[in-house]
Formats: sequence, C-alpha cells, structure tokens
Amino acid sequence: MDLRSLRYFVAVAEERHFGRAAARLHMTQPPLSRAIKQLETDLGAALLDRSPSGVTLTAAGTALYDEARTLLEGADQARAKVAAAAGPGTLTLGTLADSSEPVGIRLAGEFRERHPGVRISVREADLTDPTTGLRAGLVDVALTRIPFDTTGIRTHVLRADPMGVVLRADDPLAGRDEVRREELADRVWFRFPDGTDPQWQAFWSGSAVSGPVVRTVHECLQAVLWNGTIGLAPLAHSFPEGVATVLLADYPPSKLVVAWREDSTPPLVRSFVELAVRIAGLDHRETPANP
Amino acid sequence: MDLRSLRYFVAVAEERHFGRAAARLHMTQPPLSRAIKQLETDLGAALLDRSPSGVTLTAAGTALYDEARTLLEGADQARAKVAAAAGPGTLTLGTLADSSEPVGIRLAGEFRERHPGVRISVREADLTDPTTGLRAGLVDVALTRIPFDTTGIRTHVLRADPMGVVLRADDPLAGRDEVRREELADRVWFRFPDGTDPQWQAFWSGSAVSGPVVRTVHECLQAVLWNGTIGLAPLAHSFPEGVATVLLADYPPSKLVVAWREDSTPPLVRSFVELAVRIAGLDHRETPANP
DNA sequence: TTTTCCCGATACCGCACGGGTATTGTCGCT
DNA sequence: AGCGACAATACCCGTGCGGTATCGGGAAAA
Repeated sequence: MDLRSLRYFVAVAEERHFGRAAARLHMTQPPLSRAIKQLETDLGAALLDRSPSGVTLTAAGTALYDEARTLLEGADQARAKVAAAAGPGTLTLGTLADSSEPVGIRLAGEFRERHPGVRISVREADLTDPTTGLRAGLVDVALTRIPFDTTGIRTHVLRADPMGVVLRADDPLAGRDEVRREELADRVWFRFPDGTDPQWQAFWSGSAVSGPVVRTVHECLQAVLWNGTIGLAPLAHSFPEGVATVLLADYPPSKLVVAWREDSTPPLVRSFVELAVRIAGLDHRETPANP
Repeated sequence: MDLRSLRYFVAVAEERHFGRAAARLHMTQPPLSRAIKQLETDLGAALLDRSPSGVTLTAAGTALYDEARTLLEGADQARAKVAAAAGPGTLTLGTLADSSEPVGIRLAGEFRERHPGVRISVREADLTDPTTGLRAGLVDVALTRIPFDTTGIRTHVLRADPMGVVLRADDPLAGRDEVRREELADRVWFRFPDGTDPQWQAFWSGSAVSGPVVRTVHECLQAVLWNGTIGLAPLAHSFPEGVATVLLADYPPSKLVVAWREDSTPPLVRSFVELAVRIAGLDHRETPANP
C-alpha cells in the first residue's frame, strides 16, 4: 500500500467511474484498473462494486476512502512541516537574458509550486559570461547555452535550437528561407570583449577579430540596426520590430542546458535540475501524435 | 514521497547508520542511500548530516521523522480499519495431506500476518481428489499437485519435486541410490478408486489394474508395510520409520501447485496465490551462493 | 606522517513494475 | 438481436528499484 495507490483509489471513489478518474489522474484507464485491483489484493478485501452503470463503494471501500483522505492530507502536511523546519530556502538562478522562453516559464512555475517557501532570485547575465556567474558562486544553477569551458560544471541539455542570423528587416537577405555561412563572409560580425570564454566566443562570432564589441543582447541588436552588423541567435523566441531572422543552414544548433557546479549537490539544486530535465522531456513528448 | 521512502528514512533516522538500517530493511546499503537522497531531492531539503562518525538528523530531518512515524502508523491503522469494515474474511484452503511441508508452513504464517482477521479453515483431502474439493466449491484455494483435469481451474507451479518409490526398509532395493521404472515391473502397484481423475491416476499408478486400492497417504503406507506393495511419492518430506525411499530416475517430477477456480477472483484468493508464488520464488533464490 | 579501516557514495546491471495501445468481454438499452 | 458504454484483459516498452562491485574520504591507529 503506497500513497500513489491511495491517490488512485480516492480518484475512482470520488468519480465513481474509472475513465473519468483516469483522466483526472492524467493517465489511461487500464493501468488504473490494474492498480485498484492490486490494492484490493493487497488489502485482501473488495473495495468497489463494479457495475456497468457506475461504480459503488463497498463497506471496506468507504472505510478506506476516509482513511486515504486523511493519509494523503497528512502527507501534504508533512511536506509543509519539513519545508518549514528547513527554513526559507533560497535558490539563485542565472539566466542568459532569454529566460522568458517557454521552458523557463514553466520551470519557474512548477518549482514554486513544489517548493512554495523557497525564494528564487534570478540573475540575468550578459553575453560575456556563459556560466552566468556559476563558477564565481554568484548563482546556484543556471539556464544557459553551450559550448563553454565546463570544467567543474555539470550540464544537462534541455533542448537544441537551430541557429539563425539576425539582420535589418530591409537587408537583401531578409526574405530568404535560409542562408549558408559563406554568403555572410563579407559581412561585419560582432565580437565579445577580450577575456570571454574561447569556446563561447568561437561559437558565436567565429574567428572575427574586428567588428563592434557587444556585451548584451540589447547591444547586439543595436549593432544590427545601426551598424549593419549581423547578429547570431538561436531561433527560439521572437525578435523585436525592425529586425529579421533567417535560418543558418550550415551551423550547429545551439543547445539550451541547465548547469550547476559539480561540487554543488544541495537538494534544492538537484530538485531544480530534475524538474528542468523532466519538463524539457515532456515538452518533446507532449506534442500529440495526431493520426 | 511514498510510504516506502518514509519507511526507509525512519529506519535510517533510528539507526543513525545506513548499513544497519539497510540490514533492518532487508536490503543493501547502496539503494538505501540512493532512496534517501531522492527523498531529500523531492522535499528540497537536507534531512541528514552525513559525517563519518555516524549520521545525525537536521532540523528538517527531525520534523520529517515525526511526520513519517505518524503517517506510517496511520497507514497501518488504515489497513486495520479496512479489514474491520470488510468483516471477518474466511478462506478455505484445501491441501493434499502434505501441507506440513516448508512452503505450506511459511505460507500460512505470512498470510495470517498479512490478514490477521481472516479465518483460514483447512480441509485435508484424500488422494482420490487432486482438486481437494476445489471444483465442488468446498475450498477456495488448494495446495495440490498436478497433473489432473484443470478445466475451469487455474494453477501456478510452486515447486517441482523428484519422484521416488516407497518400499519396506528391508526391501532388496532399499539401499539403492536410484532405480528405474523397469526394475519395478514385477512389483504390485497400488491403485486409486474407480472414478478418480484419469490423468492423476495415470501419474501415480501408471496403468495398474490390480493391486490394493488406497484412498489416503496412510492407507498407501499401510499397503507398503503389510502387502509389500510399492508406493510412489514426491521426495519432498520425510517418511516414517520402517519405510525407505529410493529416487525414481526415469519418472517426471511432481509439481506442487497452488490452484483456484478461474471464475474465483475474490481478493483474498488472489492475495493467497500471490503470496504463494512469491514465497516459492524466494525459496529458490534464498539458497545463498557460497563462493 | 602514513596506513588502515569504516562507511557512505558512485557505477553499472538485470529484472520487475508502471505506464502505454489495442482488443475483448459484458452488461444495459434500444 | 444489435449497439453503445465501460471495465477487464493482453501485450509491449521504458523506467526505476534492488543487486554487486568499487571508489573516496575522513578518522583512528601505528
């Protein structure tokens, strides 16, 4: 007898219908039927009277329903008590200035729901530090992009986004479906300041040695609009008026990762990472397979 | 957070030692460590301070310990309440006069432990009915041996025992390690009464058409001692003074099964069957692999 | 200081279980 | 009798749990 079975049973008891209960539990009917039967076997008593015109509780079933409610209630209170005893936790999250994207939104929501007492302080880093202050200890966990030097840092890929070039809307290439890198050979690229992580620098601006130095997304867009520079960006979110994006056909995709220090294993960090991975996985699978 | 994790945590909290706690939980230390860490991740708080000189509880840990105790206590009470509401259950068990064997003993014990309120009434059947009254509805579940006509009856093999021949202790063959069937061709075999299940009859007494008719194990042994008849028995338990057993080399093993009517699915029957299968499985695996 | 020992953590593996899809069975109802 | 609704069954597959083997690190002993 575990809490999961009890949750299942409560759902069926309240809906008096396996199908509806399954829907409420975000699952399908057969595993639910099986779980309830296992619970009955485990307890050694019939809990439900199955008739085609609905399901009714036996005496044992009503007894279990009350008990299960109390137990589940107690479990929730236990969580709360533990959270209270642990004191107000804090998690500092570093982002790469694009935390407003879907996965970040859901992640923040679910994390707050799971750990209501935890204060999340978000630090938005500029483009010059792909670790967003992780190695410096300024943040506990980061949503960022690879590649960069990951010694001492562990990462888990959440998603891969195709890369695109960012142009003025009136650029001759602006209407194209895609471009290749060689077509941009004569353009002016931007650069990151000296001292930026070499891998990171190489990914974003190639071997450019001239061109404007940018530190933030904003500066980069300004350079595009005013200098005619080209920008580079993962095609994951929308861009402001006046600029256009074109898919870069021969460029490796940019991978969004969750990153944390490998010596950093406090539960909140682990919980955040676990949540991030799960949600990212769901994002892929949730696309309904329409027949 | 499920009840299993809580049980684990309570054990560790009380033992203040992962190894001892694991032993108490009848498991090994690594999965226990992992489970506790998962629990910490799930709750988002450190529960234990691991120091080489023992394990101590954090504030969150002590809070969870109290809550967990209450929850587990509540779960036990829930079981009791359900059992009470279900009314005193009854399970009638049919056996083939050799229920005193190891698996039967353990089975009865564990079943009583799991379902304290249930009355088990045992019906010992004689050798003439391999179903021990199952088909007639006299018992709910049976510990018996195949083969017999199983239409309408489901069985699950618990164990296979080699067959042996039962002789007077002063029989010339009595000292042998094993005999073959042809060496017994001139012996007098016993028979079952007319009307006995044909498969059953064929297994136990071949095509014998003469010889004494026996109905019980006792009668069979009497026939061996007084008539010089030979008996046939699975070599699973000990035999009384005065008779000897010799392995029958070319005889198929006798399979001990748990049997129930295929239309009979009350939870207590399912629970009994499940227990029987699990215990029989353990019996095999529990033989320690000495290196 | 170096060695040893204890104990928890990690790595990896195999199997069982929980979830899924597809199908069957079985009642009421027309 | 035929149909529709609903739970049960059959089967598949991936995850998770428990196992064994090994590592790492701190404390005690030499």
